[in-house]
Amino acid sequence: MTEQKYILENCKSFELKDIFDCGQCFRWNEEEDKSYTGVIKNGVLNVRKDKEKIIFEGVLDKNIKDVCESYFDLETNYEDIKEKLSNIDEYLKQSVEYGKGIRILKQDLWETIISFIISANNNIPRIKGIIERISKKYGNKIIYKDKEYYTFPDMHALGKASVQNLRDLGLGFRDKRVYDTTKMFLENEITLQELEEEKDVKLLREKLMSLPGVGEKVADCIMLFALKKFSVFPVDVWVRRVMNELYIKEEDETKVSKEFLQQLAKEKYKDLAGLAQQYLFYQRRNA
DNA sequence: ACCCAGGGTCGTC
DNA sequence: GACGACCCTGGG
Repeated sequence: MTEQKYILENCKSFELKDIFDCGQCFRWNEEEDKSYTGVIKNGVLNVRKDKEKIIFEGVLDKNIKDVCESYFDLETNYEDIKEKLSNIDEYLKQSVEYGKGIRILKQDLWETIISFIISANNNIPRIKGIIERISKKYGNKIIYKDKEYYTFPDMHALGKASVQNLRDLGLGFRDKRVYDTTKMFLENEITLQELEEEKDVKLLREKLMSLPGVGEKVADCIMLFALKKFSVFPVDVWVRRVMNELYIKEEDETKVSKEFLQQLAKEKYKDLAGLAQQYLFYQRRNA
């Protein structure tokens, strides 16, 4: 664990607030100086902007430049993506403008699976609290600038938690789902590697949905936020709301089926549906 | 005080 | 394929 620094210049489409506050991640918090600090993998990272420079600092067990390039999806040209999406229609153009600094993070697969199982019928402040308590109890402590941080526990560490332990941390009815999913990985009924390597989105989705607590929506979020599958279109209450308001105008939005929304998204947004979803979600939820 | 909704999933009919 | 139950908490 060494303290490292990496400075990125001339990076377009990179706004801290947009990236960390658009609902894709749960472990980043804003500091008083407007920078953000988060725990990723086995380290702590702080990110700040100084004019056009983006400054990454932290303690990591791997090279900070490599970590950032992967985690912040720096190889992807978001200017191109935003251009394409903006040309689809005026609504999306506005959403893209609102969330112009968004990047889809490539987050740790294990942590993303558990985090989104916890997200089911839950709200973001509570989700963050639960993940924080899980990390504090079962993760490893890291000190960075005199503050304590806790890594998200790997499956072996989390496997030490009983259903009751999880209930005590406030997971509610999601306790058994997290417990059973962890058990499936520990017993090698499914492996992270086979999920990472599965190229076929449909098959990947099926494999993810074999996990307790992973339905369609959670599977899509995992694929989008950990496996860079930009074509999937997670349908939650917010996306259903905004899609209905923009294109369908049904009186009762809950009557609009998920299949219909996904078909519509596929027609309109094609292989960039996941990104479109994120811009729409972010604007509708915040504005 | 009371009610409602929240990045849904699951079991049952 | 539709429908209700489900832990818990912040905000109206």
